Amino acid sequence: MNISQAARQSGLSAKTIRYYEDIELIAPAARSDNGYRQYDAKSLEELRFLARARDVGFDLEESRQLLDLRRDNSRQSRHARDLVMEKSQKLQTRIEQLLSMQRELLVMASRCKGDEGPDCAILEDLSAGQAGES
Amino acid sequence: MNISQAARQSGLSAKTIRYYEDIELIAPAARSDNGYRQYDAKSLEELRFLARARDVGFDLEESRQLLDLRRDNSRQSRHARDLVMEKSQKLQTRIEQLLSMQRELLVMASRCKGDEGPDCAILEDLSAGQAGES
DNA sequence: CCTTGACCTTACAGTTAGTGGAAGGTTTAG
DNA sequence: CTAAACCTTCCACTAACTGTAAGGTCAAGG
Repeated sequence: MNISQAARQSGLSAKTIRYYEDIELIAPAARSDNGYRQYDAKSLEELRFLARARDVGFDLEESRQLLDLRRDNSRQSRHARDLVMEKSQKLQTRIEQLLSMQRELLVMASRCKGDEGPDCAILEDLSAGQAGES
Repeated sequence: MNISQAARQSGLSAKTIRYYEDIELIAPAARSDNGYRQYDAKSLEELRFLARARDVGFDLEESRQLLDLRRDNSRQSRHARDLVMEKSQKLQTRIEQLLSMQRELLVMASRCKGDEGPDCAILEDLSAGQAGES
């Protein structure tokens, strides 16, 4: 299977697959006589795994750890669970940050008339506001 | 006022202030005889404004637009309001994405025993999962 | 045989919003 | 005289790719 096939079947782009090979996240693909990269069922599985890990929020370093775990037959499922719970915590923190920003935006917007005139509570709030420690 | 003073009073780092000047987000600072950048109350206000805009989630391009509005005496407050509401929408979308990821993580974690053995529902879920369209 | 289009290859630049560090000039205190 | 604490510019690095250029390969159609 050529790279564009592998891309379609994994949900990654061909560019991304080459990039993952470049940074040694996956092993160098086999090559056919013309130099084209070849993918089999096994490598495709890893590509799908990575696509899915990225999808649920893991960054590349974390995805690498997860993939290492998947490859390791003497793994302990506890390690995978730890990675997932830690990520969930990070997401939680980030979500709370975003919610707090959004609340501030909505408060500002509610105080702004939003008409043709120059008086604007938003601009005032942004000027006056104490540096946030959010 | 020198740059580190301006940094302390605005909540930005000195590095960041120089960077903002570099990308022409703010006007080049006045210089004293020795070549040091000088900041007055007016420029400090703009720095604080930028710090606060970034704080509530605007990226640099959006912050630039907001700053332009603040500088424009014939502005219409409607424009500021539009920017804020649009940003709030974007945050909403992002928050929902993160929540959806987190839900998936928690489902996976709940299905994983998390013990010393290699059997792991998380690894299986990541392998099997259909490419998410979240 | 030739061309066209769809593949594939590598390599380099650009994106965001800065941060880190090097190499060197200035100012102030002791 | 020297050390600390400023300041300057410039270059490299981060994450996770994407875009583009220049060129090689392959299958179909005229």
